[in-house]
Amino acid sequence: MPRTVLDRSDAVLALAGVFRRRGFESGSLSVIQQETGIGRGSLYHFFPDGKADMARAVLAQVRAWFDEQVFEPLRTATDAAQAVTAMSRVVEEYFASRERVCLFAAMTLGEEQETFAAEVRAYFADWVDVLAGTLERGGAAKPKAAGLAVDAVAAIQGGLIMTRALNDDAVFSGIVARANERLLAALG
Amino acid sequence: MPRTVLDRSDAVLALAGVFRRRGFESGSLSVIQQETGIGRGSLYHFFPDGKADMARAVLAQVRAWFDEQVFEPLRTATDAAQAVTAMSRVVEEYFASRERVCLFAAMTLGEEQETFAAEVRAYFADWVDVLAGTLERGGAAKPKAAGLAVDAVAAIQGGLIMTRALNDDAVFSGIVARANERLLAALG
DNA sequence: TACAGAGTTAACCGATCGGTACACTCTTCG
DNA sequence: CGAAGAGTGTACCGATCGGTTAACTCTGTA
Repeated sequence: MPRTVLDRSDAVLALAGVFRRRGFESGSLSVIQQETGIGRGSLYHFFPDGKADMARAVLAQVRAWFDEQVFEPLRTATDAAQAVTAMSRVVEEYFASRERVCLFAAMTLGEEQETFAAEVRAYFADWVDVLAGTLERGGAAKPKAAGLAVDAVAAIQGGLIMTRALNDDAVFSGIVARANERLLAALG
Repeated sequence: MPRTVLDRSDAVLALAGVFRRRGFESGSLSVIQQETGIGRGSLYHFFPDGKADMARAVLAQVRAWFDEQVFEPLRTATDAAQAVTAMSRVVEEYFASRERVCLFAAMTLGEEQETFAAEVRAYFADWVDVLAGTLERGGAAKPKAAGLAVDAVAAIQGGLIMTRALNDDAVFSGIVARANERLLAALG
């Protein structure tokens, strides 16, 4: 039997898929092993502290992706309208190819809530802050920017719920498109 | 030891609390027994088909509450603006007193997703439909009403996620208030 | 007073849970 | 070559899972 050598990041990607499909609690070691082909030995080699370690690594990977693909472009944008629209496009593509599930949002439910409360709070707070900053630089009325940013992120998260509930990808697209319009309108 | 006689609806209420706090999967029979004081025997007396039966009953109870307190008032409203604002107030109170968790939204995640897909879809589709109908009767532009309604329900659901993530009740209040404003604006 | 049935208790079941132990196969590098 | 160590497979652990059973205590009714 050939030994398939993988590294930690391969495992993180595979774990993310399982957690998105089955949830963190019900993604048991057995189904992880079965769906990813990664044995218990490898799992505990990469994640010595077990499931909590796996969840932490997956969350960190998602966070890094958003830092790079969403937050940093917003931070460094010179054209706010273009940056906001780019965010909408990137976010829509991201969730469309990832089971329409936000792992950070999933972590606000259930027992593990407290375990990752700090990471979850930071993810959403940073997203809101960086978006509000872009809006302000784009000319949005200062006191309005924060509310607009919270509403936009909430629209995205609520959109994921609605699109899963109604099992219709177009629902998410519509919600994101209209949220984007509201942001652009505030940029005058 | 005195026998504490309860009926099914007492059990449903207690179960709803557990599922909101711990999630459906991790709300094990042992913790249900511990947190509600209802023994296994009673549980299986009221819900012969086990946990799935319990979840079904809890979902039905929530659905009935929304039918009565949210959907029906919207359906029979003569003043659309007042009805929409009443919905915002009632929904905000409901979730504030229920751990800021929507059980139907929680059911769009994890394994049990498919088990309750029909109920979940009906809940959200009916909410959107009845709200869109109220907006139309209130004078909202016909093609816009559906989008406005979807956006409002998504804002509420996303608001719950954000308020849990940021652990700040004011976040939910703000999101609901601004969503309400957008609906009122569409009624001209 | 007797008895049917709702509600309850606690011991118990096999299955599965997250986690551990350890032998094993490779690759790397002296 | 040969040791070190990264990566892997598998048997196994105690704990807990959802669910079952059967004996029990009440309440309502006639």
